[in-house]
Amino acid sequence: MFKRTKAINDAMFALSDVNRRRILKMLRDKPLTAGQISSRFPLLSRPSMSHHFSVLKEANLIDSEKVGQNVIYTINTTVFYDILSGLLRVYGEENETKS
Amino acid sequence: MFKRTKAINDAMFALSDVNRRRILKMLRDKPLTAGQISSRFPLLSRPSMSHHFSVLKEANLIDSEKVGQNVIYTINTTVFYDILSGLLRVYGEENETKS
DNA sequence: ATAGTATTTAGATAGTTAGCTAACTATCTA
DNA sequence: TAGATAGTTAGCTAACTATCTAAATACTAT
Repeated sequence: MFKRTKAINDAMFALSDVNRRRILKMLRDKPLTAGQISSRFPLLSRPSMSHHFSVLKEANLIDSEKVGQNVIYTINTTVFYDILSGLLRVYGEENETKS
Repeated sequence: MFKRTKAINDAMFALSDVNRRRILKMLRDKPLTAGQISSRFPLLSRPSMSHHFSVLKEANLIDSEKVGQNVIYTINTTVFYDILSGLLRVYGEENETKS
């Protein structure tokens, strides 16, 4: 399996959950700590949130940095273009080129 | 869960598999029968292919029509725009509006 | 050092997904 | 009608996912 293929698989899968999309949307505006994000999901436990963070991180949709006792998450938009190009490979009119 | 949310979830999930993306890409150019598609996946059984077709159909990414003993699949691009708008809701700079 | 806060890891459970083989339905042809 | 072809459904296993509670880790503050 090509690395790019796995990247697209992982990103698409991560995006197939509405809570993970909500997390990304929050981070779109500014970085937030795990606790700040989790507090906006009162129906989910902290470990479940942590799991979602790890799915997003594995898919390279977010980055993390530990600052003191907090973990600050930031959105990583570089894979966004991989997703778009993956979509265009499927839906676009151009033939795929091995660029 | 909103219907649009489920549509995006389903479409993203369907797109998280490279074989399903390959199917869509084949259908991008012209409709194909289940058998024509399956013959290009020699490593997968016909029932497995049928399963992938049903995932794609449930996600409204393809349509099907039975013609004689064949089932002809066509790509359905209408949900493509839902996917794009879902991505933009996450990544775009605009705030979401309940349109 | 001790206690408290933030977050993740571990382990359990329930549900889902991908793949297989075998069996079935539907259609066509002779 | 009988046989062949196309495709799906049923039933199964193995692997994965989501969620929880409880425990562990890491850091801060007293």
